[in-house]
Amino acid sequence: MSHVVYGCLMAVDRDHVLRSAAALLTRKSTATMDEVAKAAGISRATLHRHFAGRDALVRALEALGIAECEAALERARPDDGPASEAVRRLVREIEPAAALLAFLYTENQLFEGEEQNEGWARIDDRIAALFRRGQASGEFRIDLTPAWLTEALYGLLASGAWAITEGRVARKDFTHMIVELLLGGALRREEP
Amino acid sequence: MSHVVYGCLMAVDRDHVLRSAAALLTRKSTATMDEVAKAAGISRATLHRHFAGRDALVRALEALGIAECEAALERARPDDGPASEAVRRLVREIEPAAALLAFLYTENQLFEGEEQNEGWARIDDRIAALFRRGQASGEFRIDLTPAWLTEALYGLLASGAWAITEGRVARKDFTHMIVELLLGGALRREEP
DNA sequence: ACCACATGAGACATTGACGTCTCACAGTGG
DNA sequence: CCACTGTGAGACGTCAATGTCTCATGTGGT
Repeated sequence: MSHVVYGCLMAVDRDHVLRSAAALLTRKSTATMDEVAKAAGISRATLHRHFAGRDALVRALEALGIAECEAALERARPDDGPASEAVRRLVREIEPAAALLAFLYTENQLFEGEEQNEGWARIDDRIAALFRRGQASGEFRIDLTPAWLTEALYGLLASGAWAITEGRVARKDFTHMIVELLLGGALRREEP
Repeated sequence: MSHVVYGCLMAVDRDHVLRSAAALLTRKSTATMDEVAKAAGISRATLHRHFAGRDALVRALEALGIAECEAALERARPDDGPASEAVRRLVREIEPAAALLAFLYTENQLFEGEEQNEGWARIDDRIAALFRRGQASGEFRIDLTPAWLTEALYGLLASGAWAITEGRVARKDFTHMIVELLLGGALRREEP
């Protein structure tokens, strides 16, 4: 039985370590393994017992980010109702993971050559499909490609998360700012 | 006279080194000083004679980015005509520097604690003032703060530059994509 | 022809982070 | 009470990048 008990404790701790690592690396992307360990309240040795190395840690964070994205995508029901409302739900659901996303988004530029996790491709596809659905229904303009809208969504999520940590905008405005800019743009709409 | 000649050569070479360093670090932000030197066609020793160290190089790149931004801001005449046209001109003028901006934008997260170049504050102010002018004239909506619009512009520039290097969007669409999304948003406008 | 100076090549020490290892300690179950 | 296991602390060795140094070379100016 000890296997189960210890295994369970390991899992819990691993998740806790992952969360605090995400919280730290989000703020300081160059944090040392030492700092990551201290932030999690464990020793570097234990950290290495959970994650073979910094690379493995980042991969685990990537998996976490993908999982959170897919969970948010699930909750947002991107295929239900008007596409604009689906986008709004998606941004709202993905907000808690925005800082982690921002970290992974910049971190991906380092991998350049290497193959990137295929999980991102699936998420990209689902988000792009949402925009494509909005175009097909006539809600969204068609001169902005779904791929670009997806990319822009990532960029705005990252910018928003970073602007919040810098104190330049209020956290409570996160969803509104991103959704309104992404969908409505800066121009004042003429009242219909 | 030799001072002038050598000084001139130094300056020319320094600028050339700076440009190629920007081009390289834009693609691979973790490039070695060795790689930077090779990319510039000089030896590491000469690179160190131009820039005391990696830090100094990044600072110089930052200064270059600020200079290009201010030059673009100058050419865009942000105080002339409709604000939306000024934004369009600004994006068009700033496009060549977008990749460098993207590099510096992510690099700034590393400095976290340290003071950042006050040049960015000046540029931020001028761009925010442009958005504020658009709001005052009734062109832009007022529920998106100028600070957020400025931040979003940076984010979209970075996303656009990165999406282009990844081949996800065409370079010729850069200005259109960013301006149309930033100003008009993804929603289809009802014909006035 | 001579000299000054920038350059390239390479050796060298230093630094910081990483990964691995050992050992002592504490908590838990038998 | 004892065995087992996870943990913390720390001591290494490794490695890559950096910064500094010297020396030979070539080019341009006097």
